[in-house]
Amino acid sequence: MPKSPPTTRSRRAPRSLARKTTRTDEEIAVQIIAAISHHRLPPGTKLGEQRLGAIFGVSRTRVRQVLFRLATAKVITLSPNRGAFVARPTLREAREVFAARRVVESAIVALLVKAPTPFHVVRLQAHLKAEDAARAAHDSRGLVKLTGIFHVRLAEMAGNTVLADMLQELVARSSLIIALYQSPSSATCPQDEHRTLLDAIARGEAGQAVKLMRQHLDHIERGLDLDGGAERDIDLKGVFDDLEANP
Amino acid sequence: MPKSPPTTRSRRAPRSLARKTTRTDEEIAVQIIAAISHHRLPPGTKLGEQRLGAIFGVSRTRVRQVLFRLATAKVITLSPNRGAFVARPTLREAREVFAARRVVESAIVALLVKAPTPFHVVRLQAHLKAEDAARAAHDSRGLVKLTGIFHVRLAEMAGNTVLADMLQELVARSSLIIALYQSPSSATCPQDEHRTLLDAIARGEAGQAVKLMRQHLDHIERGLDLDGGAERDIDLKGVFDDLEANP
DNA sequence: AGCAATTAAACCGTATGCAATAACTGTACC
DNA sequence: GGTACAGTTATTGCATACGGTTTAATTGCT
Repeated sequence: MPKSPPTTRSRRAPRSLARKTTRTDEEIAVQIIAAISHHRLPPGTKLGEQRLGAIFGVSRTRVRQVLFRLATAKVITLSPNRGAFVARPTLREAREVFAARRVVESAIVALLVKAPTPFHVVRLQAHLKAEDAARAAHDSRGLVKLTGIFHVRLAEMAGNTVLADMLQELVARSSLIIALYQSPSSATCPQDEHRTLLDAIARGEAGQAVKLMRQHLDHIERGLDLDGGAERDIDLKGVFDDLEANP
Repeated sequence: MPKSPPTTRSRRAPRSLARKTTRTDEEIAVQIIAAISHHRLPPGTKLGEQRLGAIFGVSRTRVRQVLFRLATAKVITLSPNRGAFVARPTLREAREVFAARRVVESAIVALLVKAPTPFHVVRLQAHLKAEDAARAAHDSRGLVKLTGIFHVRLAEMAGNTVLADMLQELVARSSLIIALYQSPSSATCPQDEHRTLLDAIARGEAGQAVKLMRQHLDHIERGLDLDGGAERDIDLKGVFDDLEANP
């Protein structure tokens, strides 16, 4: 028998030293996703392997890996022999993503209400304060990020890792969709809906909580609008330089 | 503007010639998944890159790509610097996968009942005949495959690609779980549940159809049992030679 | 000048090679 | 007899190199 096959533990966290000089795949992926979610890389932008490799100081091999990952998450599109492009989700796809979110997040809320978890409620309330702070500071970039994280946190606390992973992917796609289709006036997540939702969960009102979550997602989806997009071409280097400056 | 960024069409189907000599990534992935689902590769089996490359007649690079793909689908586990191993889903993970399936497939059935689709019903009935044939021929390997496909077909017909993709992944994981935890006596999908479910869908009885789907998944999950597994080590070459003979 | 065909450059897909890490065998020691 | 340690082997991670395709630029023709 070949020694002992691994259980679930991973051998060690590879985050000891060697930072800033050699980035890990995860970091590269996060930076690209952030640039996409923040409108810096509009849909359709070409993501050349060689160029990205030069930017991040790694070889095409590594870039290729993260591009594959992003493609499976539907954040970019791979065209054979042509390369990677920032995904251009159709309106239909947008509707489907939100429909899927309604399905998954309804279930998540239902699970969360069943399991009484006062500690989780406290953590979520702290998160809401962070959202308020971002809103007060007019940090719309940070706010978008935080509102997405709120939904992911709910999922993590529901006690089903499979559903949580699925939702994380859906939230990432939603970010891209919102960046594409948001009507300029509408805010990202309506003012107090997270708070009322959390209250319903804390009070253990299952039906009400699920209903609020559905309404919340409906509101987000209704805030979308269809338009063409800029279509100008992008200076990749500048995009990620900016990102270096503003963490 | 850099020419025109791609819409949704892919440039061409790369399945023209050059078969049997050079396998495509998809084919390699399918063969490995099949070998795992069919008990030929027990959980914990080491999947060496070089060895697989030699077996399929491709280089490590390609093998590496498909191993990454299988890892994102949670069919194998990647341990840094140690390699790829057939996933060893825990009992908890198994429960979570089936819970997720109940969530997703309930929604799928509800969608399917809403949209009246007589053509789809005909196709599904044809599929059920294929299942019956496999059952009659005691082709349990083919039957497992077909019963999985039935669920995927339902998802595809519901009109939500996002949900359908999610379910496809869940079904693949279920196959591995069933292979691991099935109690030797229990059949894979109870005799006529697919048919009664399809009848309810065809008659447009939404509540009944959803209920039947939930029960069906419960039955599958209840057919599972916890045991250690064989733990013997495996002759990879022989495994895939067999697979060559029995397509 | 406009358009088509041709040629050149850039890029993706894949294979190969090298360095780093982990597993294995053999040996010494308790 | 079992355990700890060191050398050896095998394998992964990554960068580089090469062939084929796509994209663009250039040239020639209408």
